[in-house]
Amino acid sequence: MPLSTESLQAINQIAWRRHIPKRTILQRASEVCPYFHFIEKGVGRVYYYHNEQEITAWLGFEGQIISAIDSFFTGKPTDYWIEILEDAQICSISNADIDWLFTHFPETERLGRLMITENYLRLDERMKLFAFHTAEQRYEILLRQFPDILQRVSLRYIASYLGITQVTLSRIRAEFRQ
Amino acid sequence: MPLSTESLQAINQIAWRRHIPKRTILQRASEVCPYFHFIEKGVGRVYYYHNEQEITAWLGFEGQIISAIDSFFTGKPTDYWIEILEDAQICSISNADIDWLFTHFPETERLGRLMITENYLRLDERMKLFAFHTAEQRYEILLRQFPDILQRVSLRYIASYLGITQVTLSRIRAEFRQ
DNA sequence: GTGATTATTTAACATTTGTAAAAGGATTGG
DNA sequence: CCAATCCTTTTACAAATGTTAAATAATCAC
Repeated sequence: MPLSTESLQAINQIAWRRHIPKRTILQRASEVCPYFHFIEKGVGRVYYYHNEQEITAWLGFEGQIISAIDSFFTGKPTDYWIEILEDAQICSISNADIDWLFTHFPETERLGRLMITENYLRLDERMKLFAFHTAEQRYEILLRQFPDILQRVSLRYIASYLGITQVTLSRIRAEFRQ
Repeated sequence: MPLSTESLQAINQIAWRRHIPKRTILQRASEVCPYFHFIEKGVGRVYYYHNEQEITAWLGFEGQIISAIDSFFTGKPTDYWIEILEDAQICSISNADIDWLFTHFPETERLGRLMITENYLRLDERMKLFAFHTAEQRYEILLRQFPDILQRVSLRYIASYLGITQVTLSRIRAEFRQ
């Protein structure tokens, strides 16, 4: 989406680009998440705790946004943790700066709406995936969507992202090898 | 969220309010959905077909939005059908009018963003529900969220919305009665 | 390199959920 | 009111997935 020079300059001023080593915790649960993060390079995962177990809610790759999106929009403390899995290049913009940007450059508000919409549609897809596909089908689809995911994300996170146990994922993979 | 008089007038001009009898199909799959619908009264369900089976993807009650949201935002034909389950009062706004509204009244673009955000968060909740709750827990949570749902929506739609078969729902309900 | 730690697979068994078919119940149109 | 239809429950059995524990395999810190 094309933006005016003024808007682009404004974005450049408020964006915060930096290198982040792997295993960094970008966001802790029970804190407010004042940023959304755009992944220029690397992989991150969003997870939460359910019965003392880590559940991976989201995996973010290059070109995608990763954020504790519940908190980012509501201003309440998040349930989510964010961890960087691979050395990454991240570009972050704070909530306050976003508000300022949207107010002063209305065309960017539209961009914001489009970005949320895109995320919404991906979540909608994910929802459909869960409602009526078997664990095996979900695994196949994930591999097609992110062919290099096996090299980049450990299997227990993948299992969790697929909503299954690691044992079930192992069984599915054993099937695959034959 | 407060809006200026001008924005409110504009919304009143483009909004289309009407009464819709139950069993009306509000939206057919493979057509573009040029509207989003705000439910003032009544219940609607959004569904799609998967292996010749109807899958209920969403239930909308008073005060909520119901729409083939994939199509509304992408402009492509939708996968979803929308059916009104109870005599309803619906307020609809077309895509074209929304664009016009957002362009001429920037503050409404923000409202639009907030509405998508709210939907996004509800979908996020629903996703968590599916990833790590049993069918029984999902049923309990749904009843707490919409206490009168049993009087208003038939069990096969509820089962489908919960991502389970009607048989499983029956079993869960039989457990409950003891 | 080596021992310790972490990740993945395998096995045996339990539980949940699905499938198909039949039997009751409720609702609807004439 | 009755027959037809649709909705819900029940039953018996099959398939998918979870749980726990142990066995390998891979990785990490020293």
